[in-house]
Amino acid sequence: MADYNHRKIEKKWQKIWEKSGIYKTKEIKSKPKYYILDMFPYPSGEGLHVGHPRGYIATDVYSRYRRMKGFNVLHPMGWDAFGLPAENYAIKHKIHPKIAVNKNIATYKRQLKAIGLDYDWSREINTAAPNYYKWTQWIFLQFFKKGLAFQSFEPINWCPSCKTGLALEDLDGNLCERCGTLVEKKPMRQWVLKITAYAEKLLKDLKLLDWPNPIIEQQKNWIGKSEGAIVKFGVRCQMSDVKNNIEVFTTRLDTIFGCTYLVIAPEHKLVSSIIRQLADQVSNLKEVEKYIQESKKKSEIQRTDLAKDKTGIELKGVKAVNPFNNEEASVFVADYVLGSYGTGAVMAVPAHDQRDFEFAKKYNLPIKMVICPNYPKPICPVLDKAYIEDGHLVNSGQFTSLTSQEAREKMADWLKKNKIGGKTIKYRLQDWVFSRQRYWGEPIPLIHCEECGAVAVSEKDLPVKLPPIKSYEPTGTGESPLANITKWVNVKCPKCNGPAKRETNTMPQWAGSCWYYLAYIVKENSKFKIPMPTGRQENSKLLKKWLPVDFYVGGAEHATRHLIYARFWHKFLYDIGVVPTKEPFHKLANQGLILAEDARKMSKRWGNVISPDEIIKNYGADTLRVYEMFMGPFEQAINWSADSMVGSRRFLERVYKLVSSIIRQPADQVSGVKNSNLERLLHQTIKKVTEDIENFKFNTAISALMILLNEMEKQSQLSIVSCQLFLKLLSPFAPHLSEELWQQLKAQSSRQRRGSPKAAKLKVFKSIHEESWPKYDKKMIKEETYKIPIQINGKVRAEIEIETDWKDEKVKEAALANETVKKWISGKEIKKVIYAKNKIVNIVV
RNA sequence: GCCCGGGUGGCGGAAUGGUAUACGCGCACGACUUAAAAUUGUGUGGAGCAAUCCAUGUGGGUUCGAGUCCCACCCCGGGCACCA
Repeated sequence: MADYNHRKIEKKWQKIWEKSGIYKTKEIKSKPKYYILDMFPYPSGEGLHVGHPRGYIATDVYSRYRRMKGFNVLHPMGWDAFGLPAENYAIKHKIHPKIAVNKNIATYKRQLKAIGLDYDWSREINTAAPNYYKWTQWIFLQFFKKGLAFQSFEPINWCPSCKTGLALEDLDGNLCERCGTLVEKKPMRQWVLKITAYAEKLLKDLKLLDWPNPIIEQQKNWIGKSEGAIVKFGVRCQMSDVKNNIEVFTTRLDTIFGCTYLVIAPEHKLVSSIIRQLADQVSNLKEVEKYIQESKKKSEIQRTDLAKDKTGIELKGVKAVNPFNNEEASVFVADYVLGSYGTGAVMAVPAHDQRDFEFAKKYNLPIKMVICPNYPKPICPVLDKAYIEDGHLVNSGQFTSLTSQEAREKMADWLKKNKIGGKTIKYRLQDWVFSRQRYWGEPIPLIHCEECGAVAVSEKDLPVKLPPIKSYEPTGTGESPLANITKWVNVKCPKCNGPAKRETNTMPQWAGSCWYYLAYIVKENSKFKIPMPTGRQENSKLLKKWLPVDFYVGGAEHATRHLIYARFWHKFLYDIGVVPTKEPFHKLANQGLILAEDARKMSKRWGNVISPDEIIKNYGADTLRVYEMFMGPFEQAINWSADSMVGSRRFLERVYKLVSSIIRQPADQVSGVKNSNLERLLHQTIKKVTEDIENFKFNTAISALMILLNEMEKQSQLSIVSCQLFLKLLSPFAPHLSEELWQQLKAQSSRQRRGSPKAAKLKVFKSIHEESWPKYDKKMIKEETYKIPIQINGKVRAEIEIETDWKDEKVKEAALANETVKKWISGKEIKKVIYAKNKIVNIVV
């Protein structure tokens, strides 16, 4: 018998599938849609390793299953081609990024095709293609027009190695997420997207999503909503009253009577403004300025190190006035307060905040308790740490005796009435620093005019194409390399026709991935036949038809980057009427990492990378697919194991051998053999595999197929129908092998029906992947007899066989009549007999 | 510190509160072979001759019955973190 020749089979069917276009997205009216999407890759680096396709194989299995279930399936793939990884690769290898990226794309595509993935390649997109980024720019202009893209000069995080500004999301602690370099604060001109305007919606609408809990939690944390109050403290000096206010944000307004000093972040504008205005009143001005200089030099790590002593310096001569009791509080500048959060200034309540407590101890500041833990008993005045719980207010004027919760409400009302503050909500989320001083990104489509300021490029002039350039390496000056191309930079103002310059910053790598799932929908063949500025009818019709993405699969590392950004853009597009849904991705699953055999991440650095190419060559794409789905739970990280993989190969070889033996048998020997046990198992397996695929539990689905195969191998005779059902169940996992055997079986059964009129029809190619998914028969699944265990006092002692229709009493009688059971219960009193239907009997003695 | 996950054989793992260890890998022994590989059959949590006992990170609890539910703790992975 010929061996299972995976190379021949896989090549053959990949060719036929491509030629017959079975994976092209169909739009059959009677069928419901299903949009399943992978997070598209950056085509950088050295091609795929075996870890990358885990998610792709899963969506492939799922999309094949859905297609067989009768859905119009949209399952596209594309390339996130702009951005730092691609550009750094290009610089390292001294090739133009465009050439490098295209080369990498070709490699990726070849590798993905070799796995036999069912993508509709007619919808392939590339974020670095002008006809694509035209619409990325168009969306940016809509942000700009709505005032949600704005210019800012605040200090931002700057990576000295990547030579560009970064967003908060691009950091890993205080390191550049990309290259691991310590980032610096650098004041520079930048474009910012006002994602904070969507903070509340991004938070609230999480409940519309069917996403894994950890991702939801991470997003909640990232947005970091806290409800509190703003309080304006007056500023008073020795010489005179000043009109200045210090605004603080607090979540513990109830503790305000315990406020004994205020703290302002050193980088806060307020500090410089106070120093400027009150220079002659601050007696220790020089020391204050020195402290500010020093804290600027400190890295964020040094500043935010919890173990470190808190430092600060008093603004001597300046006092803040607590509006609730008119008491004076000292004012400190200290770097344990962050300029980027809240108002950049806090009221310090050492008795009820651990940080303030430590600071107060160090600088000998008064500690005043105003929350009583055991009201109405008197408070114990000696604290060894801050009392941070809620309680009842004491020493708090008219608010004394209220609970913390009541006090927060009433005090906020009082603030509002007196117009010195009130309730407010702050978010940890910061606006998205959206400009990069790099070459390989979408040019920001704006023009700077001396007269008119920043002006949008006219939509009809989009795309603003990235110009060819000699040196695409970053300049490090804070300008992108585009700034050197005077010919490209100097333009006329679209508004006044006067001399103007193009914006030379480019967009961050996340821009293109913010709307790519829309691009697949509106793209047909090699062009965007229907252009994006929606509102055009055909377009919104399509978006309405396919949105939202029903199922999105990708890495969990995108939780607070891509997945926040894309939701933000989608919500904005929803608000301006482009998309019909509030959320882009309904259901989400995250694949676990595949680690190398040494339990480290696969990396060229460790020399432990395994390429899918060699696996496919030596074992076959189907083996790779089955192994990756079988190796463990989909969402769990797992080590690659070459030893374990052979099990998947053996399984497929046994399938090949078994079905081939049926095919070779004379037709009359293989049909019509009935075996109720096998049929029952077959239907049970249909149920199990169907449910497991639905739940992304591929490992147990494959194990069920193995159990079925084990049983089928034991049969002396097998029906073609059984084999066909088995192949259908296997086909999403091992599409090539299933197709090969399916077509051979079909030819075999057509030989059986030779002469019948149906035979002619069979000549038309129909792939197993276009067949319908098997249904199970509930009646067939039911067992007629069960073996159930008998427990005595919760320990299994015997087993009896019962029939399904036995009454409870009969089962109990049978259990008690069992010889082994008799032995165990003899001489003991039977207190209770519990029977769980068709499961277990427990006798309590 | 806070918020998520997770701890089950030699290994990857399975198990709607109901026979813990399915399925696969590995291992042992047998068959085939001159031999080996491949294939194939049987066995395989631990202790014990056995009856039986002990095992799902640890300790308690609920229950006729707990890997699964509750409480406390330990360890591993991930996220956030001087966020006021």
